[in-house]
Amino acid sequence: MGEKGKPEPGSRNAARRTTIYDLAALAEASASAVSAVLNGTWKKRRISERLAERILRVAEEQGYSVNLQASVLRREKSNIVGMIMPKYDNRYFGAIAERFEARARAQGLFPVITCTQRDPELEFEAAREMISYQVECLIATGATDPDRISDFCAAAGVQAINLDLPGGRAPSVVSDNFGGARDLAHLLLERAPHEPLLFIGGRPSDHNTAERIRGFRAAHADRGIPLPESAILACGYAAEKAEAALEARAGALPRGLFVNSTITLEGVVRWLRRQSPPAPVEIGTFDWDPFAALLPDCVGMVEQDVAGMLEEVFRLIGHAPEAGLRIEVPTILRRHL
Amino acid sequence: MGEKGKPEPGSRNAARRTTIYDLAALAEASASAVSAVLNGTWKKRRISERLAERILRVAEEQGYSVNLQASVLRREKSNIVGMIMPKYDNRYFGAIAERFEARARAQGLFPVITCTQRDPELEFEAAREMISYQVECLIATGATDPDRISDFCAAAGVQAINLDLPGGRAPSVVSDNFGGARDLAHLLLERAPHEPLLFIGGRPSDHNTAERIRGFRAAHADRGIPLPESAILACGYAAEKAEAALEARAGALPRGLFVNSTITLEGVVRWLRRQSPPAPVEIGTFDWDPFAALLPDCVGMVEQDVAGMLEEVFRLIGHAPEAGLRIEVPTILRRHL
DNA sequence: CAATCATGCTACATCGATTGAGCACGGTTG
DNA sequence: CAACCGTGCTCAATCGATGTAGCATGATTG
Repeated sequence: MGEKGKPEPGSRNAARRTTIYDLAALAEASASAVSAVLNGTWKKRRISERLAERILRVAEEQGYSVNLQASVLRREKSNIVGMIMPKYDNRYFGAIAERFEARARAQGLFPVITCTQRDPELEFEAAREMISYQVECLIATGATDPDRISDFCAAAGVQAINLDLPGGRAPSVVSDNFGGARDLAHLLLERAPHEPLLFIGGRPSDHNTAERIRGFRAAHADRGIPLPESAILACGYAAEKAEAALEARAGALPRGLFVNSTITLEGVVRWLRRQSPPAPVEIGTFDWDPFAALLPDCVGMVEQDVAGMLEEVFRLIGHAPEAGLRIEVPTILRRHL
Repeated sequence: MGEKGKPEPGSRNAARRTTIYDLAALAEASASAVSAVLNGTWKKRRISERLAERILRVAEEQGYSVNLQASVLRREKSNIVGMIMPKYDNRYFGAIAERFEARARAQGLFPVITCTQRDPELEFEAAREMISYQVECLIATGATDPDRISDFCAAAGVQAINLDLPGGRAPSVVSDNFGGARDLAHLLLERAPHEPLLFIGGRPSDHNTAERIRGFRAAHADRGIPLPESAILACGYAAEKAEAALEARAGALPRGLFVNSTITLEGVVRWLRRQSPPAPVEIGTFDWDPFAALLPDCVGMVEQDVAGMLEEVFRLIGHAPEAGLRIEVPTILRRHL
């Protein structure tokens, strides 16, 4: 009766988990019947209501749960969607992770996220591992080298999507960095007209920073305010780098500061705290954080539309759009006071 | 030659991934040899250097990566460690997630985290799913019902560990909430002696809140300061609840505020911003956040020792300690200014 | 020279779930 | 009564990797 020489069911060998063969023996049915009942295909497979109930009862009693490794191996469909993410240490990435999981679950997919510390090697290893787990689709968020991951996925026949940072070899969903930055710069310029702002943080080689600088310039151009080269301090994202850059800067600080990320903002505020007399500034930051929003000088933040971006990502999953596709999602300007 | 009637290797059927059988055909070797070479057991299995190199070259060329479903199924060992986490939206949980992943990888385990939105049903479903993926060990962080998860794991023969919030049915690693709260209360009392503080946030039924209240009381007792019942406003964690509780409170605000979480702090600061004239307060908060630390009134925060806690968790993995074990890890008091 | 041993490799059963093929049985139909 | 159909179920192959058992071959020993 399909016992296959395994230890007697019920012997409760702590090392071995209950399988459909154990349930089959207990319910006096075949493993096929058990499988069909437990995965919901039993009506189609013409199993009687009576047997189905018996099997379900036994499964319940034994606290059975499928071995998904076996199931996935056989079905050749994992329903796993993977995401690679640089860090979990800010609200933006945290929100992406939460939303991604919720959205995946809502359509019956199993989300797996892993964080790669902005380390290109770890990023690649993580991608390889996800592919080994047979993910249906791999989403690379803020990857340092998205194209390498896209190519690797392509070779394995796995769909890849870039989020936040675009790439050329897979479809990308990104914020409208240009528009968001222009709006934020306008907000600051409204409050201190005629004087150019200071842009601080990020790397000019980075796509997102480049787009934000473009938006920053556009806002000044819209208002006919000439922008000296010294108004752009793309000194890296790290808080310490921002502090050092401000320390090294010559001349008076302009009233309006455009800060390129919340992590940069940490350095900016720490530096400002040390000045006496305090510099009268108004700060706008790209990205949103609830506590940063409560800082007295902080007059506005750009919140990225995480829900909207993930909606686009999930629209793409399973639909193999062309690699060059780039979807830009508008950002949300939050004014304080 | 072991082709098993599969489609010709090299036919590049996009739908089918390369397997060891394909590699075996290409390298003119057996699937066993390929497997042994790729998983590193080839020396023990007396495969020649020459064949090993040939196989590795072919594998490289084909961009092969193992099917871990098949591998795990056969080995009956997944090397997956699972973690269930309520949210990703604050620094504490973010740090736990990052550290957990780094620590797991460091010892060759594959970390899988899933966030369950403090929803008991989702928590349980997530645990079931992790067990279906054959995790070696499941860590429940801040679970609403840790014992239910522990029992379920026990039935499946999977090790369970509680983190942050203790349970009775599995070993638990938690912060020393009592000690941390007492130290933070002392810090506030040093600065405004003789007057009792106000405790705000959390639920008294919650283990961590109860311990922190105990520490809060102890600090007052240490200094012989009598504590009225009204000094404890355990109104829930949410920011809105804190705002409402402060609004409803009668009498002048004491100088020292003991805030039970960063999310509660958000509400407290928003309420304070609305008062005029501004209330002269000094705030200490349990949990740490870099921007909250920059708020002008914030004189101290308790940082939980995430690295230390995870060190303890990983010490327990694979060592099946008694279910009642509770490990308390000291917290770190951060004074500002 | 026969017996023994080391070396280098392969055949095949196995992990647990899934699923196409097909068996047995009772009821209809022409 | 034979041919046919529907119902309820089981058999056995399969997914890809692993590892035990074992087969050749050539070298070494008594």
